[in-house]
Amino acid sequence: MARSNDEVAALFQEYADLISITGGDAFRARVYEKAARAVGGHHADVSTLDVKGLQEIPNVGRSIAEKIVEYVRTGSVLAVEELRARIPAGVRRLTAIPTLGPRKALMLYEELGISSIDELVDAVHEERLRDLKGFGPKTEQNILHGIGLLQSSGDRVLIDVAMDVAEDIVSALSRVTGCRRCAYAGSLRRVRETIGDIDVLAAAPRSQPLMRAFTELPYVSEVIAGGEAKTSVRTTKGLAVDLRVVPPDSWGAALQYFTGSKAHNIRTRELAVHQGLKLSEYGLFDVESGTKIVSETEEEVYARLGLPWIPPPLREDRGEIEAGLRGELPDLVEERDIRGDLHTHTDLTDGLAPLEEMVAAAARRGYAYYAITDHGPDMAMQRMTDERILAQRAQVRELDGAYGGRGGRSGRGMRLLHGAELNIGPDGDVDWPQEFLAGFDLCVASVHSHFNQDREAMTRRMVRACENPYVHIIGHPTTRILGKRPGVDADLDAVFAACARTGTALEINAHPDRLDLRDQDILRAKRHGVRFAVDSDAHATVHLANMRYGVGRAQRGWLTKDDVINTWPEARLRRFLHKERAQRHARA
DNA sequence: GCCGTTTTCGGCCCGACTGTTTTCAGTCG
Repeated sequence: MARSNDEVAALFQEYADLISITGGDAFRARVYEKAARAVGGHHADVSTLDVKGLQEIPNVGRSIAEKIVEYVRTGSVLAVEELRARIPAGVRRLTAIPTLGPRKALMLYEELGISSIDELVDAVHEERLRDLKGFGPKTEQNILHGIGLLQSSGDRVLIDVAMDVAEDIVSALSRVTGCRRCAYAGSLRRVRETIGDIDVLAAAPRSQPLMRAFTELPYVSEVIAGGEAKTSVRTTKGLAVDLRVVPPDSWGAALQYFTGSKAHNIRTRELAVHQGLKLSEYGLFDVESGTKIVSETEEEVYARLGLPWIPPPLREDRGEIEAGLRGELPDLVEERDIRGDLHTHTDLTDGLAPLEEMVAAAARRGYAYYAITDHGPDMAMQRMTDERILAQRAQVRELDGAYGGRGGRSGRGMRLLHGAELNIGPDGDVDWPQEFLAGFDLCVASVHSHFNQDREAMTRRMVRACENPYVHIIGHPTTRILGKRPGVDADLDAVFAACARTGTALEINAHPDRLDLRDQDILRAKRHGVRFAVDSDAHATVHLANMRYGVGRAQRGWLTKDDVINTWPEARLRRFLHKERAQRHARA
C-alpha cells in the first residue's frame, strides 16, 4: 500500500483537523498540517529514520518525530487516538461540506449530537439548527446546498476540463472594455493533476463591467457570491469559478497571491514579515510607513523578497523557497523543449486515426521525431500479428522524413521511429521474443492487467520488464486512472532503482485521466538517477496536444531538459536507445 | 508544536465575503 510517509501525512492531517474541531490551538493545528506536508514530500522513508533523523525534516521537531516513531513501531499514536475517541469520525466528515467548518461542526455535535451527514439533513428538515447561535435559515440552506454538491458532482475535475473552461473565460473577459490583463491562476496555473475550482484574475480600473460580463457568461448557472473585488459562480457542469478584479498596478502581487499555493504564499509572506514588509494581493508594503514598494509584476515581488521568479508548478512549499534563496532553482523543461512524442497509437490497434494522419498531425506540432507504438499481440483484443506490425514498419519507413521538418523544403522532415507498446505480463514477460524485439527502434512496456497482484509480485514484474534489454520506457508506470482506479501496489523505489541501473526511462503519461507518474514519484525517481519520457499516449490526433499536461507534471517534479529524453537531439536519443543501454547491460 | 542574522520566548499570513450579527465569528482560499 502507501509508503509510510503517506500514512503518517494522512494521520497528521487528520490530527490537525481534529485539533481544529475540538477548538485546540490553531497554531498547533497548523504545525501538524505543515508537518504532514513535509513528511509526505520527504524523499526518505520515515520508517527508516530515528528521532534525530526525523527532526531533519522541516517542521518536524522532537514531539512530532517521537509521534512518527510511535506510529512506525505500534501502528498508532496515542494522542491521535485520544482525540479520535472524543470526536466521531463523522464529525470530521461534516467539515467537507462547503461553508461548514470545524467550529460549526463541533457545535452541531456538542449541541445536537450530530455526527453524520444523514443526521445533519434530518436536523435541518426538523428545523433544529435554528436555535443554535450563529445558525439561521440561510445557513440551513447553504448546508443542504453544500451536501447536494458534495454528493453529486464530487469535488475535483480533470485538468483538461478545467483548462477548457478557464481559457474560454479568460478569452471572453479579455474582450471586455477596460480589461487590461486577464489570466487564470490557482491550481490550474500550478498545473495540479485535478482542479477543485478555477481562479481567474483580471486587472481593470473598474471592476463592475468585468463582474457583469462574468456572471452573464452562458454557462454560469449560479452566482455564489458577488462583491466589488470578488465574484464566485458555478457553471452548469458544477465547476466553481472565482473572478478577482484588482487595480492594474497590483497585477503582479495579485497574480502571485492567487496562484498560490497557500503553503507557498505563507512562506513568501513570512519572508516579507522578516524584512519589515507586508505582502498581500495588493502589493508588497513597508510596514512602518505603509508605502507600497512593488506590485506590478511577479518578478518584482519575488526580487524584493530576495528570490528569483519561481515557476508556478514549483510553488508548493516543497523546497522551492530555499532553492530560490540559494540561487539553485532548476531550469525547468518546457513544452517548447519537447522534440518528439515517444508513445502514440494508430488505428492498427486501438487508436482512432490512420498512421499518416497521426504523422501529419505530429509534424504540424513541429516535432523533429515521432514514435508509433501500437500494442503487441499479448493484448489479444488488438489482433496484432507479426505480419501486421511488419507491414506497418514498411509504411513507417516510407513516411520517414516525408512530413514537417524544421528546415523547410530543403531541410529534413520529421524522423519516424517504429516501436511498440508491449504488455508487461504477470511475470514480467513481454510480447515477442528478443530477436523480434530487436527489429524495433523503440519499445514502451506497460502493465495492462492483473492490477491486483501483491506488492512483491508486482515489483518483481516491473523490475523484470526493466531488465529486458529491448524495453526502453516503462509506460504509465502506476497504471492509475484518476478518480477510477488507484495505482498498482509496487515498491516504486525498487522499480526506480531498476530503471536507473538498466537505463530504462520512466514515462510521464500526459493523458489527463492518467497523469502517471505523480509529481512526488517523479521527484523520488529523479533522486535515483532515472531519465524520463513525457508522452501523450495519443489514440487520436487531438490527444497529441495533451503533451502540455505531461510537461506540467515534469515541471512539478522539478525536471530539466536533460532529465527528459524526448527533449534530446535525435542522435542523443538514438544513442540512449542503443549504445548507452547496451553498455550498461554489458557492465551489469 | 515549531522556530530563530531581531528572538530559546513569543510569535506564528492576510483579506474578502457571508450570515448573523448591533460589532463580529466563521469559512474560504
